[in-house]
Amino acid sequence: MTDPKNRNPLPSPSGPPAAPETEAPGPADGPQKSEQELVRADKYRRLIAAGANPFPHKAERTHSVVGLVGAYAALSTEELAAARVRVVVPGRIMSVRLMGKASFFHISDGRSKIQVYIRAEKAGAEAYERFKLLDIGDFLSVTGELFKTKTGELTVLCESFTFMAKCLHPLPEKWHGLQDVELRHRRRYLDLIMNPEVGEVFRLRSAVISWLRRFFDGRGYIEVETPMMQPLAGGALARPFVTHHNALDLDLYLRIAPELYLKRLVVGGMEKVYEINRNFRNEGIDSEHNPEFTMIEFYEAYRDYHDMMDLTEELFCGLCSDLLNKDEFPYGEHVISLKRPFRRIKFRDALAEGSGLPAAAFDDRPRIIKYAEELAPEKKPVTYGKALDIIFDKRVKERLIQPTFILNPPKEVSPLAKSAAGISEEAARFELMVAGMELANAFSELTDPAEQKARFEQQGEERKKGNEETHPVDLDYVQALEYGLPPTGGEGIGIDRLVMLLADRRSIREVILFPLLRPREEK
RNA sequence: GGGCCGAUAGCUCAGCUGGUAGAGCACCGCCCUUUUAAGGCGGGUGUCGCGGGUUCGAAUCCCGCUCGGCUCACCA
Repeated sequence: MTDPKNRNPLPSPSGPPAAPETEAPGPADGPQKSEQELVRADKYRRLIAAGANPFPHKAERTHSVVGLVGAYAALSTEELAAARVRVVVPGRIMSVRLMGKASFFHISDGRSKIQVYIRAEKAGAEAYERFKLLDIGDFLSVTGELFKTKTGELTVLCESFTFMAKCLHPLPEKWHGLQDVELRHRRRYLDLIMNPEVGEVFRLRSAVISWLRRFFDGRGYIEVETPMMQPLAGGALARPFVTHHNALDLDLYLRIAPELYLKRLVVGGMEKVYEINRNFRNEGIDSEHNPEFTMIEFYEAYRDYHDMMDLTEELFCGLCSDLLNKDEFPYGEHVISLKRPFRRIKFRDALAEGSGLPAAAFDDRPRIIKYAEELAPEKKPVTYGKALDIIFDKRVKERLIQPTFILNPPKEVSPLAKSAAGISEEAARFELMVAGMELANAFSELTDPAEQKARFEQQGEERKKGNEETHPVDLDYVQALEYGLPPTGGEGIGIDRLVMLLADRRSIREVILFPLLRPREEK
C-alpha cells in the first residue's frame, strides 16, 4: 500500500522532477481545465522543479496574521522601526501588485490580512523569480521584519519565503467576493476564504455554545449524551428519519428530540442535566428550518416553568451582554432589546390581541374555527386547537419582535407538559418568541405516569385519524415515570436560531456551515 | 408540492422587440523598486444550466427538465 504521506516525494536532486501531471494533480473533477487552471498547474510544476516542497509537513511560525495586526498596527513608523520585529508568518495570498523588481501582496489567515513587500534586491533574484511562480490563493510562509509604508500600512519586508500549498483554481473576484448563495453553501471553504464576515458568524456560534456550557456547568448541571438513534421518535411532534440496524434487524429513528431520555436521567437522580446536540426532523426546508439542527435541552428537578422563565431571562441577557457587550442589537429592520423582565402574555390573550377579537370569544369554539377557516381557507380539517394555531401563526407570531414569553398554550399540543394550575385545558408551558421566531420552549414536566399514558393514547387516537404529527406511545418511558419523576422544569433552545438572532442573519443556512442541499454534479 | 424569480468567461454582472457573445476583476505577454480596487501598452480565454421545438437564423421566443433563491403550503 502506498503511504499517502509519501505520495509526493521531493524531486530528486540529480535530475528534473518526476512526471509533472502526477506531481501537480489537476482539478479533482471534470476533464476540462480552464486556461487559468492550466497556467496554475504549470507554475506549480515549475515551482517544484525549482526545489519547492509541494507538500511540506509543517511551518515554523512566530506570529499569526491576526496576532501581528493586533499587536503592531497601532505603532508609529518610528516605533516600529525601533522595535525591529522579525516575524515568520504563514498565510494565503489574497492579492498581488507586481512592479518589476519589487512586489506588494497581501496574505490572509482567514481573519485578518497583512501586506508583504518583496524586493529582488532584498530577498535575492532567485527567490524573487520563485515568487513570480506563486498565484493568488497559494499558501506561503514569509520571513522578514515589520515596517510601515509611506501610506502607513503595516507591512512585512520579505527576506525569504517558503511555499506551503498550491491553489489550483482561480479564486473569486477580490472586490465583490463570492456572492452566489448556492456556491457559498456548497463550497463553504470558498465562502470563508473570500468573505471574512462569514468566519465571524461561525466564531460567534462557537462562542455561544461554549458560553452555554459555562452557564450550565456553573449552575451545577452536568452535560450528558443520549441516543441519537431511537426505537421510538419521541419528545416532540415531528416526522422522523428512519434507518435500520442490520445486526439487530431493527428499524431506528434519528431522534427528533432528546427529551424523554433526559427525563429518564432525572428519574435516575441526575437532578440537573443538559445536552447540546443535533435533532433531525424529516420536514420542509426554509429560512428557519434545516433537517438537522442543534438544540440545547436542559432539565432541573424541583423547578417549574416559572423558574425556567427566570433562568431563560438570565441566560439570554447574560449571553448577549457577554458576547455582544450590550443589551440591544439590530435584527434586520428591528432593534431587539434584551432587558429584564421580558414581556409575559398568555397564549389566549396574545391571540385576542393579534386577532382583535375579545378574549371571551375564544370560548365560542365554532366561532373561532370559522374565523381560522377564513384566515386560512386552504387548510381543511380545522379543529379548535388547530384553529388557535392558525390564528397564532397568521396574526400573532410576526408581531412578536421583542422577547416575549407566550404562556399556557393548549394542552392538546403539549402531551408531555403538566396542566396549568387550576386550568385543565392549558399547559404549564411557555414559548419564548423573539424577532418572530420561536427561540425556546419549556414546561413543567408531566410527572404523573397514568396521565402520561392517557395522553400518549390520546395521541395514538389522533394518529389513527391520519394526523402524522403525533407523539408515539412510549410505554418504556411511562414505566420510568412510574419509578417517580420529581417535579421538574425542562426547556429546549434552538441554537441555530439563537445564532441567527445574535449575528443578524435572516436564514438558518447562514449559521450552519454545511446546510443540506440537493447533491449536484459539478460542472 | 404550488406560485414568482434566477442560472451567460474562474468571479461579479450587462446583453431590448431573434441577426456572428460583452464589461470589470482575474488570467497571458511586455514595461515598472513604497503599491494598495497600483499604473501603462497589447491579448477574450465561453457547451450562454440541460434536452426538445419554432425559425433561413435562438443566449433571446415556446415546451419539458435540473439546481438555487423568495414565497405559500407542510412544519417549530
